Amino acid sequence: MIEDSRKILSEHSVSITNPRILVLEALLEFGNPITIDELQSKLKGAVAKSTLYRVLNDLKKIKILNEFTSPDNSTVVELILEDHSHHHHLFCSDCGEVIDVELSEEFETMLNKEIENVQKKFNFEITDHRVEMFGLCTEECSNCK
Amino acid sequence: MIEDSRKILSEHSVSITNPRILVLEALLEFGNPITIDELQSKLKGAVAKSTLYRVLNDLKKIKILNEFTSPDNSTVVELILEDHSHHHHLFCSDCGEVIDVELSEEFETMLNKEIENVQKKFNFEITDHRVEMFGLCTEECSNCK
DNA sequence: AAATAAATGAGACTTATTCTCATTTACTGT
DNA sequence: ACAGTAAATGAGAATAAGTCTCATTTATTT
Repeated sequence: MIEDSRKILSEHSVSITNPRILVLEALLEFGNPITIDELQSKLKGAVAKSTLYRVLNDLKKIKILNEFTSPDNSTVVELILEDHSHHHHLFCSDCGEVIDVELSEEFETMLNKEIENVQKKFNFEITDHRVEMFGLCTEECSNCK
Repeated sequence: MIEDSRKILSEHSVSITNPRILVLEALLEFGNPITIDELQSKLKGAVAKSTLYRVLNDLKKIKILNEFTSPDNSTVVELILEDHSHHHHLFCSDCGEVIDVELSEEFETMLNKEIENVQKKFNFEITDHRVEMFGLCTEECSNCK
């Protein structure tokens, strides 16, 4: 995992430092979208708060980190790995879990057509989009038991 | 507009107070999603900051206000009126404008099917969803000129 | 291994949102 | 219309997420 982290950093010509490795490792290990709070507690104080935010900004700058706000207003962060294809998010309003969801090809194709239309209609250049779903996890969610 | 505001409040059995009327009027008049900053400046100090937030929370509680976070992390708020049908949002990353967008029936039908599948797959009860698009407005946006 | 630029830690600072509490306002029954 | 009561408000203090400062440490280049 350390080697993965080093590799990621050097591939993006970002200097390899301890805090960056620790943050990347934590993100890689968790493997799912994670709130900054959770990330902080996984790091157990090993990285200063200011540094954590700086590292996250660095990762955003090199486009390997996605950041969004969950319905309960906490900031959620997620690594974008090469093998991690286009996907969307499902939020549990109860436990706060965020799950990656892939939707069907046909759906994505249709969504792209819709986006085309919106671009024309509003004279916009649309660069990105996001589908979010909210609800309650039932039996299977480990957090809500 | 005052009468609309009073009506909205009484229909939801919420007591009719000046700050609530002022906030509703501002939202009705603007007619589009608006940041809290903009809303505050429209109110020109007529409503105390703490009261503004309380009123917004009241409106959320009675489900006539939608709140979300724009890509530049400002909080955006929008009235949900009866005649205001299901729609999504288009954000300009340059000027911060938020535009309501309706997508085609076929798309929504297909999205609902996808949601059905996600519900089954993850054993979730999905209660809501949202499609967000990000980009840059070109000629037509009044804010970006 | 030295020189230099970049990154870090610690804590101050900023700013959005919530909270507290004394005062005011809206609603109820008479 | 009026008094009584509960709810809402204003003003500013408190909280908390995120940024900034600056002196020190670390990574990288030579």
